[in-house]
Amino acid sequence: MALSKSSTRADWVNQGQCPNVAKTSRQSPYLSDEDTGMYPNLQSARHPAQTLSLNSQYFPPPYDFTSYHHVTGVGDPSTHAWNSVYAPREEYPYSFPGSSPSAGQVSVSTPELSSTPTAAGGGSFTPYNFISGQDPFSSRRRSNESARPSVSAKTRTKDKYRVVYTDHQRLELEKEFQYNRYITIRRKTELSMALSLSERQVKIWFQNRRAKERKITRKKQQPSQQASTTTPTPPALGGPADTYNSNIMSDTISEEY
DNA sequence: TTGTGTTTTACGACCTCC
DNA sequence: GGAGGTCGTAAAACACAA
Repeated sequence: MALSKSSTRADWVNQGQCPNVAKTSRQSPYLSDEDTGMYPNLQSARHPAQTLSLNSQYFPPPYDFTSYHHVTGVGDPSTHAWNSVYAPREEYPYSFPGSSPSAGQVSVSTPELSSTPTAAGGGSFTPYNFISGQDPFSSRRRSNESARPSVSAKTRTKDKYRVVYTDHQRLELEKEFQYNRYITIRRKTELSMALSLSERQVKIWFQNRRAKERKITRKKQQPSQQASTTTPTPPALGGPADTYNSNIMSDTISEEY
């Protein structure tokens, strides 16, 4: 795995995926938060896409939950609290045990969800203290949940390779992702506490989620690129890399805020 | 039931920025 | 040097067809 790293670096450059290209995106997390945290002067160094994003209201794309098939019938964004996902962050209270058990939370509005026992332990935010089998998001995929060992602090460095996040955790993470592709330090802390995940888990989830989105974007672009190759259209400036970047850019702009 | 393909966590390598 | 970014990948978890 590590052996291919040097070559992939070159590929990044060739494809316009080099961190040099995307590097500024990393700065966005601290800019969307009113609390700029440890990077207060990053505003001037924003990625252009991020800058544009900030200046325009974010109209979240209709999220495709097909990949979250296991949520079927439970986490249907059209019938649940999805509408409140995009509330201003200041109005984005959490409703988890230990934080705010009050009703009307953004996270869950249905009875089944508002009774979410997630973060089992009632306020003890020790990571991994939830029990997936108790998650009300349990659905078809979770039908055998009782047979499954409870989700606990297991990583590949321990005795289990990875845990499976509860549907509730995923939904909340997804909500946050739809609100902002890059999580802020503050939000990361809040989410990690609310979902009983470690901040590292939240960070990695967002990384993986962005990767997933890029993957989907590439898939969508492939057919159009193939079509363009069949028709003699003028090459984009700078070739494929620029094409990719411009697509990514437009995608980023359209999808982030 | 089993084989296969896809998705989901988690990590390492490498990068930039502060 | 540490944080967090992308990318590729491993392996578990899952869906689904045969």
